[in-house]
Amino acid sequence: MDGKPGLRERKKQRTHAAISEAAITLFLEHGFNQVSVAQVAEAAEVSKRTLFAYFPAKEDLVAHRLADHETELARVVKAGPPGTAPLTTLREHFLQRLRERDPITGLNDHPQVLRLTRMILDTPSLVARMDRFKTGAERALAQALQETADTPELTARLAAVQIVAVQWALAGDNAERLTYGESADARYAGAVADAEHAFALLENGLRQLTGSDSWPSDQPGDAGRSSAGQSGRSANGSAMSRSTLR
Amino acid sequence: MDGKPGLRERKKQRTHAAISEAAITLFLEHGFNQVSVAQVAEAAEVSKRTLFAYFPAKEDLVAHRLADHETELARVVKAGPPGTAPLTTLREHFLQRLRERDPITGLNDHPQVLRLTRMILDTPSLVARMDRFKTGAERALAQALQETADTPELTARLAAVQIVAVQWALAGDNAERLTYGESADARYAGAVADAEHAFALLENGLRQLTGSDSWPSDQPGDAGRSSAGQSGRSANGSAMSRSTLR
DNA sequence: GAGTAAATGTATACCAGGTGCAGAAATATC
DNA sequence: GATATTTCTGCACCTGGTATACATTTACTC
Repeated sequence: MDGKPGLRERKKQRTHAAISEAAITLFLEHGFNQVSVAQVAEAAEVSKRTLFAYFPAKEDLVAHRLADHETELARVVKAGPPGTAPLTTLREHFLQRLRERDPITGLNDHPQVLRLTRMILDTPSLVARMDRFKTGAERALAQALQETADTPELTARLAAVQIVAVQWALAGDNAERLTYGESADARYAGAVADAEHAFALLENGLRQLTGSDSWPSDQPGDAGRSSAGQSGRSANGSAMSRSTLR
Repeated sequence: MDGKPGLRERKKQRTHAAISEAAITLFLEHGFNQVSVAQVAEAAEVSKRTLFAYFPAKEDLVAHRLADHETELARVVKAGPPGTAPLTTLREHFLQRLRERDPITGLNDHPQVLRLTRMILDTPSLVARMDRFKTGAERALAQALQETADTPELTARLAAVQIVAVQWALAGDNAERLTYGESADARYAGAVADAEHAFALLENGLRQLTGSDSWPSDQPGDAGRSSAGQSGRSANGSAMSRSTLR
């Protein structure tokens, strides 16, 4: 099978790509709300009706590029080495993405990427679209956790929403800092430290959040990590040693 | 001051209420997407333009009723007894809301409430509006945590997104079960058990989510809570003793 | 209590996103 | 090459939301 995609299929792919590119180009140049779908259609040399046949809504002209990420965490968990805690797999994966400067982590400062990120974060309807991705990611991850680590259903759901929420928070924080001028490389160490702190929080819980007394960082199995870099811009140097590798 | 609201103010309030009631009535009867704002305006005997002066978007005709909940968690934390862990305050608050069958917990089965809940959950644009509330709640709670427990900024943000996400998951789960016919009273015990399980997870972390071996529930300071009711509908009887009261 | 300024409401026209429909054009199949 | 099936197009249309210009009401002042 799949000997040839067929002419029809290839044309569809080309049309899809043409519309998407025209859209992104126009959006980056004039802003999402300043460009109408009619303009996009015209630029892509397609009718408005055809555009909506390829993209169900205007937001999808942007969002379809991130569609893969909806099931990414679930796939990572499923593909992870058995016997390893899913959280460990997920943390390693996130750190890997930071290293790669994957835009999904908010740690990519290529001008194009940065502009696109800003546009999404500044456009309410696009943020709403992202939230739908989040919901989808939660569902998929919950199912993956249930299958691979046979976690009870509710526990899997609760874990999934926490994990997804935390990773988006980390990415949002990185993106915010980059838009304030920090370079990805300068931010990297801090991003790693923050990520490790966040995953440690996920693993060990919010017990630390007691009323007045500061946190007792001596968990059995936690290598006494001191408060990882969160205050301000100063990247606190090299990433500290992995601790909760299980 | 505030001796009298003034005629103008009173009239505004009455108009606001009239529009809102007309909207809810029509929406419940015919569905959100089946009713146009023009119809709502007509039913409320107001011009379309005036309607939009009171409610910036169609979704707000429904969402404004839940606006208070956006800052609820933050207020609870700020008003909580000092010296108590915020998580404890929040858990007690949530359990209290369950007892009261507050619709926000998904545990209210009055037909009107149930229909409204269903309508919201079944209407994508309304779900999106709820997500904006979630984001607002996260921001407010993060700030509250930062102030009251002087938690570092990042930690507060991470904790906030986890807490909000978990509470919405619990509420969603309850609402889902009620729409499958379960009564609020029948669901109550299970809802409490699930909530306690969820808050225990927040406090103690997802360490339990290891690869293969089941969870070691003997934390120092955790009174060895066994797996709280999550599997299916069976409410596992009475709520167990509070453990992590700090 | 009349007169005036400020707020509020209305009517109308308009724009943009999105859909239904009928027919034209292109592709696949024989 | 003829035909059946997709796909594309143009057009009309609906709805949410806004701009403008004008009418009405309320509040304030003398």
